[in-house]
Amino acid sequence: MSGKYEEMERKWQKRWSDAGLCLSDRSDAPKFMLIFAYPGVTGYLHVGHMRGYTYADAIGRYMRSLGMNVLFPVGTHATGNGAISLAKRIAERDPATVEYMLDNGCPPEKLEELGDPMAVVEFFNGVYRDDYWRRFGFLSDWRRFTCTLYPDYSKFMQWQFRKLMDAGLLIQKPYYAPACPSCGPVAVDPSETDISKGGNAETNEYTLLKFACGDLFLVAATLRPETVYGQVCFWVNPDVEYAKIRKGGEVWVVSEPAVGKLVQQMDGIERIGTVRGRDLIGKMCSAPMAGRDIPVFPAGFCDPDVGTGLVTSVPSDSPDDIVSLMALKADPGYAAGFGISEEMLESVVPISIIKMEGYGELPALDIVTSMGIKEPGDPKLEEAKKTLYRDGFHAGVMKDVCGEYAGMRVSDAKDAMRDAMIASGDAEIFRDLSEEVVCRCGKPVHIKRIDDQWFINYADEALTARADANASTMKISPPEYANNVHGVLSWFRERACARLGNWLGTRFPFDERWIIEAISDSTLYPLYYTVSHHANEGRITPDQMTEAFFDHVFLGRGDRGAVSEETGVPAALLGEMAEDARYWYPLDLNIGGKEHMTVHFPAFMFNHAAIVPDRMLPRGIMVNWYITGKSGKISKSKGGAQPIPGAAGKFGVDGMRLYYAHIASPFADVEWDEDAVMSYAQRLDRILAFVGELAGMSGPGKPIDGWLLSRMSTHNSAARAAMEGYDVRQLAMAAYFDAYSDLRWYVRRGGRDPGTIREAMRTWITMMMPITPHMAEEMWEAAGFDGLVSAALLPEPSGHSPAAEYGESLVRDVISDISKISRMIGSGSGKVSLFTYQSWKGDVVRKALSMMGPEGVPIPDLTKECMADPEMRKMGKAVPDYVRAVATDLRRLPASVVEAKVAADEYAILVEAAGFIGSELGCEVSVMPADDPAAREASGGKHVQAVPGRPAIVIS
RNA sequence: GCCGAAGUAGCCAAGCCUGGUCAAAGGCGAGAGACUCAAGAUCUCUUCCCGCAGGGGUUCACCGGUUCGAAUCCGGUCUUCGGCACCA
Repeated sequence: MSGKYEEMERKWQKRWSDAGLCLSDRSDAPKFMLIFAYPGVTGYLHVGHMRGYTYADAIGRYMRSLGMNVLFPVGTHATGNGAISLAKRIAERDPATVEYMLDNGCPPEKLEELGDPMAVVEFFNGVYRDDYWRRFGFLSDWRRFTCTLYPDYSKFMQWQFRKLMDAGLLIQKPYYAPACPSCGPVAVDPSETDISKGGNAETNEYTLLKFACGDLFLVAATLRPETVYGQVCFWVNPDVEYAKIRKGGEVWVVSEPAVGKLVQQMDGIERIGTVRGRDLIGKMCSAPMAGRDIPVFPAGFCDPDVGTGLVTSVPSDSPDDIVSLMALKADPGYAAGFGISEEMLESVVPISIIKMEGYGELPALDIVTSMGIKEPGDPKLEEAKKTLYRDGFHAGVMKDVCGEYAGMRVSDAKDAMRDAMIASGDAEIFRDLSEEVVCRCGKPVHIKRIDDQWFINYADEALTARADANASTMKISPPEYANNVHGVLSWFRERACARLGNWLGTRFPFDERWIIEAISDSTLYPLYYTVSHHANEGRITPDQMTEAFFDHVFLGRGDRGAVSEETGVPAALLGEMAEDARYWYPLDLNIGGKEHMTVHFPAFMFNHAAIVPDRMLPRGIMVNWYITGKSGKISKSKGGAQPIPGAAGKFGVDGMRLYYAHIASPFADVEWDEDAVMSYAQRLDRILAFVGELAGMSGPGKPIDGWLLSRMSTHNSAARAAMEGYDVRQLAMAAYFDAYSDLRWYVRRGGRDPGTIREAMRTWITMMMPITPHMAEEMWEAAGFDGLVSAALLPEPSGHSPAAEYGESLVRDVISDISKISRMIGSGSGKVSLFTYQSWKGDVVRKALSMMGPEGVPIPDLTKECMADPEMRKMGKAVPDYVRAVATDLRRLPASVVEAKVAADEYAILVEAAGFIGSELGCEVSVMPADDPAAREASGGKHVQAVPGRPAIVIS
């Protein structure tokens, strides 16, 4: 099975290449430039990724068939530490990694070379380019391939950042980032590119509350600073040894793990000793803002790894606290062991502080009661906390006991109270990850303060306005995203754009310690593709790519001679490149997966808006959703569910391309389904065989020829209209389903005219070329056309004939009605007699059409008008009855549809088709005009049932 | 929580913006027939329910509204999914 298609595919790919279809150069023709957002090379891709890439190639090919000069460059993104860690794991012969590489088709001997990060990048560049994109028959200009780690690309990137600096969009300020102690800042996200554990962790912003206790401060971390008025006691884990640290002039008590986190975020912290948790219990401490002294109680749930390992207790609104307090009170003996008297224990009672809809005085008590939570450590506490917080945050209101915050909504009070406590020195901010995060290198990741972090200021108002205006003029699909993108642009704020640490990427031009971050270095790059081949082919070197060079080539600045002088690039070549950029830009279409909607696409728009002039602003964005696995996303990191070359061998590239194009709207996730892919592949085989049959046919011309040409013209127009909005699926529908089934009908109907067939096939095969180019070439050849269909133009729609299409639909309706009747009456398929409508009915319809106003047909007027005709008057009350029917029809159907019914010569159509209808149904068919007196006789009176578009049928 | 998207016949999936030709495309699956030594290949027909003359009935998450007319417009309810920022 494997390899069934491969040889054929390679043959055509070579022919395309030989014909120069992969060389996109400036010409006089209108241009179309498109890209897909290049992928990161952090491993093998899976079959799902080919979906969006296939849309791109199909759209590019379609634009070629309209005569456009198309540029469709590809590249890869390798910034980051993905390649570093993969190379490291390969070098260490990590078993899972080796298995992953081999399973995906990496030759075992190749592993030897992949201990070096750049070797890994180059290896995958080859895989992506050759095993994925070339293998799929993409007509890309391979000379222009680029990668974010190439030296010339870096020069471009540094130029981009200089332009951002010139525009005043680079700023520095402190930033809190997840960071590894040895690798520097890392990305914490579910794809776990940088980390080996904890991709779902979130950064929580805790408020550190300081409780004076003798000469110490017990420091609790809370996510709910608005509850301080409800503090009634303080929790310390008796079995934990806490650290004492000096902070400014104070001595703080926090857990040991918290010290390590705090030093990354605060200056001047010095660890000076320890204190046992149990030694603190039973003391009193002073609760901030609440202004009361509260006792320190023991609690096992205080986890030294969470926050500071010390917890303030608000039993009114914290399920944990209420449960622990009740447990403590239920066991006075335990408390006594810590020197806590029963009086002290009983003096601690919850204070109601927040009024919440659906809850009583003590919301926490209500929820633990209703959820049946009885003891500390119950796993349901997590959910209880979430529910309570959600219900209270928006709807809750602070009660009178909360001083100046009484009456405030919880959501407002939270920030106000936190800020007030920070201002008074009672509190500080502390950020911590919600779960354990481990770097790829094995070290724990924590939040680190970076004082001089560089940002791109996407919050800049002028920039946002410019990007927003551009977005309004762009062709963006789906339309939901076109609406949404404005919100995304205004929601975008400053974005960290460079990082420190062991990373592959471009050096930040204003400070070599920094490396430009992975999203920021891939926003303006389509512009670079317009000249990248000059660098790839050695006509210019990275050294020559100075600021003046790019300013001149891309922005038309500076004197050409002077730039040539400075860079050593010949003036003629500079001119070439400037022309290239001017010709190809703006980018017409950028296609990317839905994950780009809130990250890459807005950054792409912003950076263009910041740097290039209006005439170079991008024109289109298309978002595609995913192909998923049976259980969620097909995972790249979990090892390819289905290596792409293997799938291509099994189904054929075109079977897969058709699957992507047609299985569903691009704007919906689809589950990968091998049976469906196989069935598309078989459909292509079938179509190819059918093309062979068609090519060998000959026979006389018939009325059905006109019908076929009209249908093809209709499909051609429909496909063109759909592709205006890049709707590849509609194109597939028109070509592989609608046109195919019409051609089958044509043959079934006895059509054999070689001229008609050839004309139809020229359009048909060209319509298939964008989606299934290899098979289309096979068909093109089988049909006897010269040259390559990949280079052919889609014929203009012509030969559209509504009358021909109507006539054939009448025949099909009649066949359908006859077969339905015969099925109903069971057996009797003998003779079928058809009676066309009485001519006066046609007159009624024509009169109705002429009298139709905006309110429809005036029934009384029309009736009067008809009854004035002496011939019609003879028909009696059949006339007003029919007038009503016509009026109803005209309200439901467009006038043109009704008009077609009376314009057609039904009798002639049915007489011509009688033989065919008879052979289809296995019966004898006769046709009679209802006006014929003999027909009246023969129909037994049934002829009166006939109306335009629906002859009377009598089966005998 | 915030923002966004979606719920259509056995399954997948069009249609919804621009209300009527919608019992609702197409594919898959299933059934019948044809062709064949045969077939998982191909072709034809059927596939919500009822009906011995082309018909009728009840449907497009649920409830209500607008309209001569709603899968399509409006309001509400329930459910599912995605994004929420140094992952392209």
